[in-house]
Amino acid sequence: MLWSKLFIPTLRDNPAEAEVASHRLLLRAGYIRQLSAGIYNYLFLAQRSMLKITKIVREEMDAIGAQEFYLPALNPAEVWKESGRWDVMGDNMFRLKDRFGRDLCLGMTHEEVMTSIARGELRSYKQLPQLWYQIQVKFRDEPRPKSGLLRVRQFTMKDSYSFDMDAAGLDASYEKHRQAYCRIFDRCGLKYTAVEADSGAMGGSQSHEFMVESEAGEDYVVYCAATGYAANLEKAVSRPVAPAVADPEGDLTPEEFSTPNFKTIDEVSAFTKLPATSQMKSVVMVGDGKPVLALVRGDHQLSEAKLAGVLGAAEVRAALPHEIQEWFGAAPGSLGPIGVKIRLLTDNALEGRKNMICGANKDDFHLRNVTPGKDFKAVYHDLRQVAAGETNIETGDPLQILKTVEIGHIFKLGYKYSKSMGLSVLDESGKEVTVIMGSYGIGLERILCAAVELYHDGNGMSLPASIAPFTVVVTPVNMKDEALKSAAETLYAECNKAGMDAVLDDRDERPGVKFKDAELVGIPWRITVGKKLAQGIVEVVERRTGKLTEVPVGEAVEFVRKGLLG
RNA sequence: CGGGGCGUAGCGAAGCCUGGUAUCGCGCCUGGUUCGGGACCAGGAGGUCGCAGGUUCGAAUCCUGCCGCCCCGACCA
Repeated sequence: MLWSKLFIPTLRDNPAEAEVASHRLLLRAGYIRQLSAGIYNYLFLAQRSMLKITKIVREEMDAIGAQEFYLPALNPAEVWKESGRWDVMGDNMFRLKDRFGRDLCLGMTHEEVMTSIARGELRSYKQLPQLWYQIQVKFRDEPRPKSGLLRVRQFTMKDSYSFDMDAAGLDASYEKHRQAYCRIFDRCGLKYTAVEADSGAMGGSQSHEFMVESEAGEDYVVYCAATGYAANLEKAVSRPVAPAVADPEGDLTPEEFSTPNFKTIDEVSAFTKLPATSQMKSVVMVGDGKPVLALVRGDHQLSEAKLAGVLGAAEVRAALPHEIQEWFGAAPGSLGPIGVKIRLLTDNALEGRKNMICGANKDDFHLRNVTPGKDFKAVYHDLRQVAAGETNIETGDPLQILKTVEIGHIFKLGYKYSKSMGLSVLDESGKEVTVIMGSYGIGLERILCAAVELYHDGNGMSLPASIAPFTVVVTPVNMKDEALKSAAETLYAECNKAGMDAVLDDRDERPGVKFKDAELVGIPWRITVGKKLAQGIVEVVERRTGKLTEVPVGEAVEFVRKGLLG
């Protein structure tokens, strides 16, 4: 293609509203333009990259035997009401009414519609397993769209769904997806980690997220370099650091003491001259409307995701001040486990501890010498969020906490949708069996964003060749010089003939402008046709490294071709 | 939804406090000179100053309301 004919509106200045690198560069390099908050126009370059990403995804899905569908984005309310998610999705779902007043919504995901197809058509175990997928637009009314294309209200997803007879079948479908996802992200040139993810309260048995490390991310991953252990912070486990001071010995009895205006863990620490690890922190939560007191060590933080998992609750929130007053007869800052009537859960890190400090459920008083299991009934669970400085629970190796972007998620759904929507088939013996399902998603724009986040520098982005809008740009430094012009045209034609995705920068611009634009847009290779052409030499420049090689004209295309092969 | 910031030409900004005909850089158009890292000279086009009210002889500037965008938090199947 000829650059002079293309619409590539690059900007000299950084757009004021863009803070994260991918947002800033996609705007500046002329890939995208914003239409509204969380709604973007994909211009020529973005669409070209998206098509390449789509192609890779499609090839790898097809390779595991998945069949491509295309489902409507416009969904009737009925299927969503059947699964219960018409209500669960709340304000995140875009809803509308048709001219007759019937409820419709824009699809956020397609478990319901896929399941409705399956239950209408699948009758026999002989038809299973099935792997169905689509590449389609999704709509989510995000409370706060942000970071360019990273969190938006409309985006493209590859979503697939597996239907199997039993857990072993689901395991196989899941594993196929895990491998396909690795191939997809490898081919897109991303550095990523597959991490254990929270499968939520609704019965899913296993789930992995594919994460790319990035400052622009919103998820935290706990990673152990020594063992390869990796898990979402919501799910991760660790060995806590030992208490800073040993517990007092002996079989002591709880004893009240006055702590006027000392409410926080730190204040009580300062007052008692004992570290936070000697205290028990009481966190009052409400899970699906029911109160619960979660007890964790003073220096630890409650994980709401883990608590929700233990409770089997869909929604967990902090208790309100008046609720706490009613249930405890005291205000936050003086709460404790002794004598409480509501459900009580205790974190594993408190097991075996004794003679600790906690609130007395009486304003401005605390208790010392409180022993879990003796002074109150302790039901132990893992409720604690992993913190920096902790170590691998198995091996004691150091753990890191990384900020990441989620680009894919695979999920063993189990029977949630097949049960609620009545999807079953007959087995060999003629018995009706509920089908077991999995669902698997990739956010396609996030692949592009993650690539920009990973590969950019002060001059712009530096995309992997597999997803860059062009793989090579041929740049004559002066279009008025007939020799340079015709040599460049020849090189460009040869690139095309060699199957490369080439663009000829035939604009009547000074070389600096062309170099800057090519680097901003992130084209992996550039062939510069300049003065040395007289000696039969052109320059080949690799965007990622900036490495410049002088090559005889006749060998330039082959040089780039080899470079593209890596 | 809570907190903060911002809306002036395609992009980036100044002007606003202290009211008096709309300013700068880049980009764009025309002509010329240039041509290896965002050229130079000359001429030019482009703005209901987010919207609506109000105050005033006069509002980008002061007041009120609304809308939009960004960031932090809450939320995130």
